[in-house]
Amino acid sequence: MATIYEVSALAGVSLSSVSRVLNDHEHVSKKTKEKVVAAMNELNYRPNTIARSLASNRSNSVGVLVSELHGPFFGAMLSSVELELRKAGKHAVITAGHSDEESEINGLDFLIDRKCDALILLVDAISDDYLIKLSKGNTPFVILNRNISEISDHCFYLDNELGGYLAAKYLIEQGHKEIAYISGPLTKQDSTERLTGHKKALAEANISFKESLLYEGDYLTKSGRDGINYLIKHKTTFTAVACSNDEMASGAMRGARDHKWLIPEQCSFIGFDNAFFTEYLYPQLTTINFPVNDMAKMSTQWILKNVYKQKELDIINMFIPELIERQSVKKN
Amino acid sequence: MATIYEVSALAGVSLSSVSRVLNDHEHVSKKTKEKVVAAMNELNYRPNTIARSLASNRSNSVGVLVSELHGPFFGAMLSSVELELRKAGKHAVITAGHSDEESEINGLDFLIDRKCDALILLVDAISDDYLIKLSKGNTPFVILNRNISEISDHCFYLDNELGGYLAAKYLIEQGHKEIAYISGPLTKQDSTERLTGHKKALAEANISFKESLLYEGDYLTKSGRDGINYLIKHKTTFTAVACSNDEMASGAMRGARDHKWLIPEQCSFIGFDNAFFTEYLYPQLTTINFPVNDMAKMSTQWILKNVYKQKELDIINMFIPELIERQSVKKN
DNA sequence: ATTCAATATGGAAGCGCTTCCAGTTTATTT
DNA sequence: AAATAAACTGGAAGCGCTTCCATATTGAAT
Repeated sequence: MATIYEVSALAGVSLSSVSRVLNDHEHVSKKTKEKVVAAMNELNYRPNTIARSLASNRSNSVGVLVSELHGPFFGAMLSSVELELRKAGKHAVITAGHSDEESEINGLDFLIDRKCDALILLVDAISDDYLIKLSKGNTPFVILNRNISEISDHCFYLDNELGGYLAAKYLIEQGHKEIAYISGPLTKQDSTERLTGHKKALAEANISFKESLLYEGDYLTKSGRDGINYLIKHKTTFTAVACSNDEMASGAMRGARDHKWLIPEQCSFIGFDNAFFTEYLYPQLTTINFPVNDMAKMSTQWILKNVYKQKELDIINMFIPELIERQSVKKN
Repeated sequence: MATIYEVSALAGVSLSSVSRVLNDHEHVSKKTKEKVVAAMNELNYRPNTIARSLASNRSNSVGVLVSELHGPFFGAMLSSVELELRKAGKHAVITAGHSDEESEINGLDFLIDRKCDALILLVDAISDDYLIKLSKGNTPFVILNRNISEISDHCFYLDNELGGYLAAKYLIEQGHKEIAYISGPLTKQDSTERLTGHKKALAEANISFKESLLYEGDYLTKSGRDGINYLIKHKTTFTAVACSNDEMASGAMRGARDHKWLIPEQCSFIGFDNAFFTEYLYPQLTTINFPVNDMAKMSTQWILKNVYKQKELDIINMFIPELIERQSVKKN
């Protein structure tokens, strides 16, 4: 593997000059540049990224840390973020945290140690305090799907409360009064916010919120099914169930069907996120849209602006959910 | 940020000694080791991974290149690979190739330039020749879901033909004779192999394969729906449809339902992969299991054995698909 | 022609670590 | 106690690049 040294020898110029053309510096004469480029081609030269990082303390790459690598929401977000970075000519270095504080911090250190120019974090186990402290460090970062007020300009998030509100309001407008709710883990910010929105809509319609109609799931498909079974076992009655994400809604529908319920005739369902598969469920799932791509795009714009000083762009931190009306809710 | 130099000064030993304890070398006295560790703790020392890579030409990380970051199959594989590596104390550096040859090669170079100790490749745009040439280079790698005979010991793949065969055979056993087939892109190895297996089962049962009942999809959900529409538009008749993956099966069911067909009463469906969501479709999808986790585990074992010389393990390159019987196929 | 600034180039130090070699100390054997 | 091997330690070069500083060259302005 040829080095910058061999290139300089072949081109008959100094190391510094080669380095300059490599980095697109100003103040390099056309002639030297041509000589160097020719030499590079002849030697099939490829710069050693590691050496560059060590000497310059930069890497031209952005670290992405996600709590999970799979699942419709994380998958879509990951994919979208990577695509946006790629468009901007930056490489994404992706790693996973598994929603475990130690692993997440470990992943964070890994990316920082690798001298990523910036980080994109989609994590939930690392504490607010830790992130606030991190913001005083040298590696700039943004946080997705989470709002920490002390550093909210680094955060990109959905108006979850509005989303929860919209879902419940729609069910109420369709004539439902007894509405069960399957939430995500109530230790997580987005879960509690969505539930708050739900309650707000009920209150506005003078419907009292019943604890007995609440089941705390974990955002995974299975817990939707568990939720339905729990509600049925406890002999609660309801005509609709709102779920804190689409996967649980899908699980809940499966659970309802195990009990021979007709959907939506006997029970309506509404999800959250508008994951790609919701359109392919039967019946097609009515849900709340989470503008994943917009958020991904905005977060990379923040980085291009603040880290790479590329463009002067307006940054929006909060995104607005919207109702997607399909066929899983019937008029009551 | 403290360096090895400061540690050596504080501990009163040489740079080399510090490096030795850092790398768990033999021949370091207990006393020196203790002094060094104490100094490291006091200074809150964190090794600079970049510098280590430059000096040693290693990185203690494994590069993972996938064509897509999302989707049930890629997501599951990615997640599983990462988990196995993590268990083995290796870090995964993940990047995406977007099924485009230039991007994939670009991603490959990125990982090689970053001195990954080994690579795990789940790509389909890079040519066999390129990979064969790559196998003569310095970075060891394995290839998932693809078999290149010249380097088949680096390859981990499913017996796709058997899978296709199993699916068709099951449909035939259930009394189906007119079976439509929605394939993946026929430029891809797995697609054609699955189709070959399908044809083989038909032939064994003396059922002739009709070109008119074949639709070439692209493995995405939408193309399953398109396939059904195409088949209906061309006035073909069939009582079952076999799909080359679960997403297309899900799309096909949706398409059938758009035409008010009852599933499985009027038409049976079978998928491929046994993606997590198939259990939550309605009706639950009968499909062929792809042992994603086993493959992921085996590929990291190959790396632990061949690159990190950790264990002496048996390596299996070909995996066996199995029928998962659920409710989307009825007796005819 | 002379001056001065702008532009272009080379030299050399240094980024933080690994690793080879040589030298020193300790333990083991006779 | 001497001889030998084994265990341990330090010095120094070097991984491939960037970047600061100093010097050389060019061109424009007087």
